[in-house]
Amino acid sequence: MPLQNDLGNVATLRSIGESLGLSPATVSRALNGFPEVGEATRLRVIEAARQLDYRPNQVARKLVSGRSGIVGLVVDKPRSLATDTTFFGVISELSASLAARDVDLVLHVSTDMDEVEPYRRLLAKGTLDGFILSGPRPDDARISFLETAGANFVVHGRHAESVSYPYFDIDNRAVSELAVELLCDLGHRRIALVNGPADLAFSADRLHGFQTSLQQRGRSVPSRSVVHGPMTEQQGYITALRMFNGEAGQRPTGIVCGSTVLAAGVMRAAIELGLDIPGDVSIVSHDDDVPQLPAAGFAVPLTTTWSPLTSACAPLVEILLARVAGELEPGRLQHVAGPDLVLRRSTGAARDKGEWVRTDF
Amino acid sequence: MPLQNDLGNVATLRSIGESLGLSPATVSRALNGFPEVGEATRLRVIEAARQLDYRPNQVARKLVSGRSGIVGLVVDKPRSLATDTTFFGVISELSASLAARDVDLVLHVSTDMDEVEPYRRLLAKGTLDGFILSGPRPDDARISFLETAGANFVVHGRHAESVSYPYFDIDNRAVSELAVELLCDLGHRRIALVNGPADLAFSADRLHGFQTSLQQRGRSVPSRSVVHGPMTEQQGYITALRMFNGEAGQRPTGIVCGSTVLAAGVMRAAIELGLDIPGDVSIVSHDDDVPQLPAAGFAVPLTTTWSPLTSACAPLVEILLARVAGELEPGRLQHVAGPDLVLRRSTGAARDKGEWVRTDF
DNA sequence: ATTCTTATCTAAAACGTTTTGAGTCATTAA
DNA sequence: TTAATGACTCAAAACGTTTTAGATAAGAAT
Repeated sequence: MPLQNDLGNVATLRSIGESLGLSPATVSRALNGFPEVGEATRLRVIEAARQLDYRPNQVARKLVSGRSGIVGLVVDKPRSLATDTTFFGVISELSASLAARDVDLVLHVSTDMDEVEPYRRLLAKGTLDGFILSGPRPDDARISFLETAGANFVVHGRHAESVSYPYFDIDNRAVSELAVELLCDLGHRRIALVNGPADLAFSADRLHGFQTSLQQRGRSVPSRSVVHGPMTEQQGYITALRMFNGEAGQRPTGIVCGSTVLAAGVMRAAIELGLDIPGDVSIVSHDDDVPQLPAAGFAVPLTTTWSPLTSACAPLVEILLARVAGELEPGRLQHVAGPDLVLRRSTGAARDKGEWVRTDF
Repeated sequence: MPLQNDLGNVATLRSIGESLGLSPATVSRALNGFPEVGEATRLRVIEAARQLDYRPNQVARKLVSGRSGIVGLVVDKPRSLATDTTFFGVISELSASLAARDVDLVLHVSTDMDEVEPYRRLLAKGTLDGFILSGPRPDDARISFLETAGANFVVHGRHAESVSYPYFDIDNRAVSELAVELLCDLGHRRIALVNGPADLAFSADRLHGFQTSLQQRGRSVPSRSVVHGPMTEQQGYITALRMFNGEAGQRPTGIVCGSTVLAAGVMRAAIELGLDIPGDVSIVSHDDDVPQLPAAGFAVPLTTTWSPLTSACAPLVEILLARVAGELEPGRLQHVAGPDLVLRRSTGAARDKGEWVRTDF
């Protein structure tokens, strides 16, 4: 017994057809803009559909056409708690982009240790058109599962330089390069990187860009000048404390941060130690635009490389839906966005222009 | 052309039936526990299904049975940004409770001015089994829409004392009563309420409980002793500042807060003004258990009425799914949970036991 | 007159499940 | 022996859509 809302029977293709003396097939084609239907009847059909407030039953449609108008997003609870700050903004933007195309979002929060299981489950249920993934890691089990399963998905980020799946990414090497170039131009020679988790692909890219552009400017990159860790204020704070704790010639004069949350901790440490920003230390951070922590609102307004996380949502949706619709040119489904540089007051000319005194930590 | 995952064909009722020499109908009944199927064949079927990793196609199921195994949650973006702190926890708990019963959650973040439109859209698509609502208001348009549309839904909270729809609520009057009783027992006579938004049903209940239990103890409730507003730290702070700003006999010695976020602001104000807690002012707050703001971690650990928001998720899911499954006894689908009282150090005996000096603000 | 187009439409199959109505077969009651 | 019961199973319909493979009719070309 269907517990549906069957007050005032729902219009179907058949009911419209009957009221017009047409077959369901013709009605379907008329509404979906197929060319084999006469203009006169098409207009009649459209008018009747409007009158009866016809809405195609998505379930029936999915059963035959394979498209449900629902996509899935699985977030990892332990991992996401750390990045909770951006979560709501991203979800909300994603939801808006999808709703604009009448697609819905199934959200699953996973506490599972097996990160693939949720995808397996959702895929097997057969209700979804595709998935949106984020935070890919090198050698990501979710991606290889979805690939071999032949599922549609789009990734926010890439887990390697050259991949075969559709993605939207920012140019993370360019992010580092932009920051490093700026600090080098300002005369800095001891530049450190407070990076994100080592196992995430974007961290590796940031690191790579950091190293190569420093080497291009003839700087050495001692291993201690790069620290990986979770993207928390706490982590930024203790990392910066440790960095400032060395001998004078070992202290960085420029710090590149992976996110504004990290930068907040770094700045707190600097201020606590009585360091002048940007006199003693310049800070530049990447900014994903988390509303709770605007870079302009820092004690010393923060110079950033800028690319809002939320601005990735619309392209991601577009790419995924194109893939679902059968758009096959893979080249058109891979986009890389370049970051902007926003100059604020946390960066300035280097006062101490010495090289790293020891590079053999 | 279905763009499905058809590598290594997905098991269907037919394919299982063929491999066993049975009809799809028998397989279906065997798996769904119908009594008309022999125990021997049932075991054979179950084993085969396990081997082939059979998962029922939810779309096909929905088409005939009217159940899709997907429920919807619509959150209001502007409204939710304020309560962002609890959002992730609630979503995550909801998702876990649903997944345990193999049901998925469609999340829609609404920026629409018309709060009913998202429900209308989702309902018309015909893919959902029901909805979970939260934050009902007196005269809530969403509820009346879903009621007249005959949709399944469950509400976290109630928009009136006695309603006809399934809900899970906490006893918000008891919340206030518990807090007021405690403060009265400690000898307080000037007790204020820093309440949530005036247009939400639970705020009205808290207010009601606050007023009646104070009157029962023979206290007057001057209008100025109750303030409504958004549940933010800022709001708590400025409200408390205003309250402490009056003449001595107008200052409350006990403050009841609607949430720990409000309480954080109230405590900040008290500390800033050099007031002793609980000597000069006792603070008791309701605690929804937001992980970012544990009541025990306050500068002065906070006495609270305690009922975790997340603990509402499992009952809500249970109620909704019972309703979807056709459970008809409405009485069994309405639950009210009582709050606990957790005593910490923010409450103590009143030093100043005077009544409100003026009640005609 | 016959065949080919072209334009328009229909009938029927398909998607995978649940459910209805109808069996089949053995066992028991008459 | 026949009928009735009970235990089990199956064929077919149904859900509402899309899509394939015709069907029909009119006009044009042969």
